[in-house]
Amino acid sequence: MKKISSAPTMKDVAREAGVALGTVSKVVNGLPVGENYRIRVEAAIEKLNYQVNSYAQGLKSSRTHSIAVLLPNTFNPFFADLAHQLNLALQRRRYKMLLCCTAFNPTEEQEYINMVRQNKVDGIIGLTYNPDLVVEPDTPYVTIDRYMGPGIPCVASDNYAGGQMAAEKLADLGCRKVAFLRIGSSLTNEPNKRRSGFENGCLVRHLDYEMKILDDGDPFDGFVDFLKEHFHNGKLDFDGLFCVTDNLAFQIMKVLESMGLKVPEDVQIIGFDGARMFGDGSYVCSTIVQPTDAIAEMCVELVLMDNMAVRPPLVCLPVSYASGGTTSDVPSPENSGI
Amino acid sequence: MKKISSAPTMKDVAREAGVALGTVSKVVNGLPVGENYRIRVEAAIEKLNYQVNSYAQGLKSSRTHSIAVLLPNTFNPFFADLAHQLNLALQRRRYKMLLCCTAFNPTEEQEYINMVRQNKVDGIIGLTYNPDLVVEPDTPYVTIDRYMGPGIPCVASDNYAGGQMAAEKLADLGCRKVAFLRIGSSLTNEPNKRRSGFENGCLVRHLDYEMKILDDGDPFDGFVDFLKEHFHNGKLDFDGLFCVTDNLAFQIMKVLESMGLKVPEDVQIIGFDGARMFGDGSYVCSTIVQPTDAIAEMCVELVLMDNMAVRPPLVCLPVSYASGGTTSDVPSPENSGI
DNA sequence: ATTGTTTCATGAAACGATTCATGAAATTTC
DNA sequence: GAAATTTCATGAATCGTTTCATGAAACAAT
Repeated sequence: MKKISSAPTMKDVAREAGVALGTVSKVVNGLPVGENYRIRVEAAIEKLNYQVNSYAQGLKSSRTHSIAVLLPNTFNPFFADLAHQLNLALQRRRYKMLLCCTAFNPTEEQEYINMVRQNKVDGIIGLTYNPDLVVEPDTPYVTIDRYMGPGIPCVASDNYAGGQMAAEKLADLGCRKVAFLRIGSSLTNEPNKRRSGFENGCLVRHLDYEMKILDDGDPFDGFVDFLKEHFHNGKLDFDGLFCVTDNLAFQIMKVLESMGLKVPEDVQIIGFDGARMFGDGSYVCSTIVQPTDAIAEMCVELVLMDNMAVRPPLVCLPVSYASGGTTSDVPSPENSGI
Repeated sequence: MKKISSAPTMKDVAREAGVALGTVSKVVNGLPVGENYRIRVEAAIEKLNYQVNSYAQGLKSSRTHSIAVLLPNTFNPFFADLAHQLNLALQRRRYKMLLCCTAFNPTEEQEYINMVRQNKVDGIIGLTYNPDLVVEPDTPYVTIDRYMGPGIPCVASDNYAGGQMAAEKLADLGCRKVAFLRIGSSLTNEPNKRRSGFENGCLVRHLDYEMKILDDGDPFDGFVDFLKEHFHNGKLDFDGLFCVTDNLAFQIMKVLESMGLKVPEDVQIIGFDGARMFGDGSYVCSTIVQPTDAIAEMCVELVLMDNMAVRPPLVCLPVSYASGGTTSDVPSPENSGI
């Protein structure tokens, strides 16, 4: 690859403006400088089209103005949404985002974490699955959905409230016997609270409920079998299902369809995440919507916080309910697809 | 934010190994060095857990080992897929990816392009919409889907072949009268060839066809009106539709559904992109699949190419057909959603 | 044994920013 | 008006690499 033609340096600007090097540095960094000096320097910067060299800056200050974001992938609409919102929040603060897709791979996760120690980024925001990630305490690290111990803030939706909300919505929709379906990491993480919240909601609303819980890696057929066991004479024992993610809800809907059941006529389904197809504002299924914008904003706020001692250990942000096919009230992102 | 505790430097390694600074540099960079020297240096590196400082490296060499990727968003499954594949391709070469979401915004696009001149990245891979982006010729820049002139390679699917393939598939499926629906940027870009390819396919297979072409920003209702005009006595004039993207196909399917038409019984629909919901391997609709893995690989190959003079101006990669709901033969990405 | 050639470790200089001790100029004080 | 104080531009030193001119050591040729 070609080396980019040599750009003007601060020294060039200083010569052009007839001031000292340090003065240019101050102007560039917005530090107080005599008015007439500032004007001359700014003119010179303009004239030479000067841009700071971020390597040199980083070498001296150990700051890159960039944050690494660790996500499993960008396929899952929830992750895609997070990536987008984090990008926006970082951009607002003139930070760059390094997106790292870990594919749920613990080794990759650890490698990226180590990056921060090579001073390659100023901090990390990670949605990770490695149960024993090694993170230096008091490193600028913020997790999403996984509480890793004091000193490492965790930002999550209010998963418990979300679970409860799902139960209450099902009750509102007239359900009498419902089921909770879950598949995913067996790790202790915040989303696990969806179950407890749901159970509590069922108790409060006197809903009869069952659980079917699979672990990551278990064959999906576990759910199919479960549903078939509860399927008699063309009717399902349940009139409502709460799936732990929209992804699962989406797959379960396909199964139900293949069994000749109609959603939502025969059975209500509520997922979790707020996944929107093509980001066009219409939800894939009825869902508990995670506030990805607020999550992103909070993560960025925390990762850039100066006084790391005062960072809260766990932040839970409020969720909301949206029914399938409806459009969110947030303006949909620009969405030309070609 | 806290400054990371000072890490060992090359000088420390040199002292520890009892060799000169330059020798350490050579070992680190894999340049030829006496065997006994190499061993001592490697031992010292191991012992001190030395990591090169990438700022210092960048300052001297003007290389960051990072590439900026410009995409409108990560919502659209096609863009999400590209992001993922580019990340993989870059990772293989130990490059980092800076993902920049431009939201189709010309100003943002230009700003990111300017970044390369600040030496913030070693190159750019951009899927952009700004018709008059200013790119220094012979800058390590590679576009996706938009040919910007000689010296700036463009990587795209074989959109013409894809269009033709869509027509042929519709013919194979027994269609007699079809329509092409398009919305998107009015820019001259590679995807525009989908139309010509489709027309050609229709001619070859003696298919009767019509076109409905909207511009970006035009109200979507244009399509609804078009379909209604061609809807009489519960029947549509067309038995097949080719939509320029899966996104559009998805929306059109909703409209058809609301008109009481069934897909694919009453009307066949083929989209373009190969969008998969949740990346679970099953296609959202029948579609012409873009080879995102090959596109990503080619983009990375080209952007990192040493001799920029020999880069091809336009690379078209083969597409394939997949019918809706089917699963791709490529192993689906790991997909725990929680 | 002497000279010529090759090999290769050495370490100073450079990259371009930040920082800070220095002292000139401006301002205040008595 | 002189002395004390404050203000603030200056530019050398520094960060941790890469690069390259230098010359010592090893080897070859005569």
